[in-house]
Amino acid sequence: METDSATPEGSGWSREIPKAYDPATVEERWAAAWVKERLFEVRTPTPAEVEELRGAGHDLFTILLPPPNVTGRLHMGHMLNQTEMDILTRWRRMRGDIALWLPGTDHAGIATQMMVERQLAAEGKSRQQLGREAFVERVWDWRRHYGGAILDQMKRLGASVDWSREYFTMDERLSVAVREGFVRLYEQGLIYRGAYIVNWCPRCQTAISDLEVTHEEQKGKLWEIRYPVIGSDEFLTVATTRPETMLGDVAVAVHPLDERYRHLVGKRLRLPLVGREIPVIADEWVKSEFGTGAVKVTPAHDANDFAIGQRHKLPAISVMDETAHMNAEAGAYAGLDRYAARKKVLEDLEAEGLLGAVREHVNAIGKCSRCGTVVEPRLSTQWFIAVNKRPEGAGASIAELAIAAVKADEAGNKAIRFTPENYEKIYLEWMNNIYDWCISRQLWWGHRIPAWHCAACGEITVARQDPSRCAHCGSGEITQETDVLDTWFSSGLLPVTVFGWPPPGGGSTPDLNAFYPTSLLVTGFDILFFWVARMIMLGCWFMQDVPAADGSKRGLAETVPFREVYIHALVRDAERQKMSKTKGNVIDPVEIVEKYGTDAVRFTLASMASPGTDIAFSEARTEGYRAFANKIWNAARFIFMNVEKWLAESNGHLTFTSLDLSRVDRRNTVLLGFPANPGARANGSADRGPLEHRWIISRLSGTAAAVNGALEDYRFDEAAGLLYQFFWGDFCDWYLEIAKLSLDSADSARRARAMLVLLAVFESALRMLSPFMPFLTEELWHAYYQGHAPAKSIAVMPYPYTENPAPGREAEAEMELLQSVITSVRAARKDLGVEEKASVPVRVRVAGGARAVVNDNQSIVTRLARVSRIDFIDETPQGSGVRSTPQFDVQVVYEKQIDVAAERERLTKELAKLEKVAASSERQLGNPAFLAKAPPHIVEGLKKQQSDAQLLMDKTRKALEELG
RNA sequence: GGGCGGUUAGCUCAGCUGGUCAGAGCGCCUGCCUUACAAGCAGGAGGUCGCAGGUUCGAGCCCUGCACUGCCCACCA
Repeated sequence: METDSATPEGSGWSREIPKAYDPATVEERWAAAWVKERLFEVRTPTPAEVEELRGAGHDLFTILLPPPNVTGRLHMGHMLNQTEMDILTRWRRMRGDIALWLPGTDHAGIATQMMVERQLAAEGKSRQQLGREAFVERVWDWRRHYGGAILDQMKRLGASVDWSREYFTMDERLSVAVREGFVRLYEQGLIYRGAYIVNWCPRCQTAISDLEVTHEEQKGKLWEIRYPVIGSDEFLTVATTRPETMLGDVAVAVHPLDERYRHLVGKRLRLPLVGREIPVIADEWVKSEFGTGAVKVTPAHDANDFAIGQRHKLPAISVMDETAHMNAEAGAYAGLDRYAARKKVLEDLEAEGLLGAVREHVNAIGKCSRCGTVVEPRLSTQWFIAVNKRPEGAGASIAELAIAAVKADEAGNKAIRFTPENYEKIYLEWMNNIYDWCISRQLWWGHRIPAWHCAACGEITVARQDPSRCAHCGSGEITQETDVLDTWFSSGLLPVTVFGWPPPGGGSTPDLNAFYPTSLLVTGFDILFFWVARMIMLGCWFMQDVPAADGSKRGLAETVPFREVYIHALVRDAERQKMSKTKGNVIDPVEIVEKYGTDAVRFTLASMASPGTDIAFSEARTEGYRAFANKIWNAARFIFMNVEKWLAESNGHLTFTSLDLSRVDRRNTVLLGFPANPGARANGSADRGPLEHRWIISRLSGTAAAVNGALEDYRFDEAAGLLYQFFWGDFCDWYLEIAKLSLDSADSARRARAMLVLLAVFESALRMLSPFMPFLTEELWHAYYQGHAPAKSIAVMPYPYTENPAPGREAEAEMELLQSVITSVRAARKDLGVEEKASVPVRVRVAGGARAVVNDNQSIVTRLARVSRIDFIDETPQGSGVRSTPQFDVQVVYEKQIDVAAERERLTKELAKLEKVAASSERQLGNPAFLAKAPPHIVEGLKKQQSDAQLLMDKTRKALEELG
């Protein structure tokens, strides 16, 4: 491409751009620039400013990034999540909202601790050797060095987040807030400590919540063990899947109505191998039909047994330690691993002849979701949140609030709306059956529980400031609780803590006033309960006491952490397999991005993000969207080339770069700085201008309306499809090709007009595509304005939008007719085997207004279908090379032998299709019930379809006859 | 055990409140290096919408059952 000298001063249209789009350099440059320019940082608006914003029809759009683990590496799920959030945030920002996207990372207690422990292990060390303090310091070191790499990846992917507000869940500020949250709940009597049976991971050596246990069906065995009845020859046979726990048995339970065992209730048994005497008890929980109908009761090692134990006031005997090895209570088995103990117990029972039948048995076994170790139910002292307890004076429990926040009230209003809606049900189902939340973890990395145990009186002191004495007896012999909090406790508080909760000195904070509740949460269903539910519980609970911006008490709808929740799909591999490291099928987004470009990957994810189904990520799709990016790039090249040419010839200049953004009406931003109909003649005549111009502007505004609508509904796939179709299908395939006629024309006014429309539509299309393909559009947008851009970035330009979309229905209908004529001619040429390059005369039979349309736009047909001459005729053309539609017949005149057989086959198929259509419409039209009940427009439509089919069938039959 | 999804062209998926919706991309076939783009252009082939009933004037779309498949929840040892 020629450059420089010939170009008028300051036009800057000379940018030389390569033939193929190369994402790498472009992306890196802009990613860095956006961060450097602090483009997406948001200053907290004052209440007055918020008022003004809303008055102008805009709003705040606040969205919290689900904080990735500090240890995290970006995976496809993140990328999908971030793409969706970025599209929405960029879109809202361009629409004129204050759009704040807040990033941060989660300390992720157990995950991070594991990571560092593994590293230590590689050095032959353990955390125990280091000691708590040194270990925690080591984790901090680790985080300083490697933590947050995932956020750097986000930067590279151009996520439009406010980096100035980045947080880490163990930041000083957030730690204070977490502590405040804990203390308040404790003071309200909603946190308690006690010995209960919890899920224990023997590898992680900590309690984990129910949610952190994954159940897996596994083939196991059901062993029957015979317990001798004391003072009788009888045996009571129990069935168990876990024989080793029998060492901790304290009873055997049967159903009170079970005739088989009624006589044994109250009797005592001799516990084999141990010798302990244990009672036979009756409990309705026992299912007589399962196993032998008698169940051994081991309160310290099974949740059900624990409950039975409580009911019957039985002792609980732990026979294992925290590593799932047998302890001293297990006597001879002490020191054995649980599975070794099982083996030995079975052998010994066998030897004593106490082992009964052994059956195959499938049961669901709980595993630690973190490390896969089989979870051991374990009796231990933990901290819990009483989610169902209603403190004195409070109107509701935490769970009740969290239910009310999602459930529709009598008027049908919901404080939080889920998309897709069915997650509401899943959420409510869970919340309605929720148990107390175990929040203590026996880890070192995390928020240490702010409780101190007194050695003197044994009481607990919970305090905001580290106490020096026991609050109960004044003793100085106090030590802090060693447990830390479940990582979800702190992340559950994020929607309030990131905005400065707790407000110093009561009241509220400017950030809470402006940004709370946030607008939307975008996340996967895998953390629906872990995180989403916890945020709702804690947000609703704590924000009850924070006044609204105007000082009034918050209603439920103002206490929720977000107004909407959009749950997206999971990204799977091309074979729909869940991606996992162990399977080795993880698709690394960074690799894919390097290969195809960020924009192409974003577009792929957006276009595949349809609600309800998981995404089977397909590289083939990405390849297609890389081609799309290249298409846009080359359309730009074409336009730039022509602008340059035009400028050089006309020595003119483009004035639209003087666009004054402060005066732009964001409710009508489809064409920025261009006349509403740039296709019209400048002389003020009534002529609306050439069809193609009117058409493409209509398509543009129609697409803009549809894209905005799709985004309102989180239909990223639809929006992406619309944009793709518009840019490639309408703009490139048709409009650009037609515009070439004008651009090649000697008529400079005609050229100028085409140039104007081309530029206007292209610029709008870039803005419309920008949230989806931020890099490519940014690059081209700057190239477009060449130093005279009205803003620093396309990202702050108005999004194509109009409050009153007025599609040019007429122009679209006319254009569709032309397209149909052109396509028919092309197809007929193919039938005849006309060489690509040859121009051929065509005969067209078309009546009425349609004839005028074709006549007025002859040049378009001749150019796009390579036609040398158009003759209008009044009769249906006979002979070969004919194509017919209900509106017209067209014949390509060309004397070449046609492939009679192929033509006959085509026509026969065509006829069969038509006959099917005709038959079905005839059947319906012949049905009086249909005519009576179907709405008129359906009947009319069918009649037209019927007569069209009839018409074409006649023609096709005739054509077949001619073929002989 | 309970609940929720999915089953539409060879592949990956759209198809919004039942009627102009049987569609897209990739792949495949044919012809073109037409001066924006071969990561392209043009023209095609390809589906009894998982199966069986039902509701309706009319059913991928609603109902029932079944089959296959994926997922979530769950204290039957």
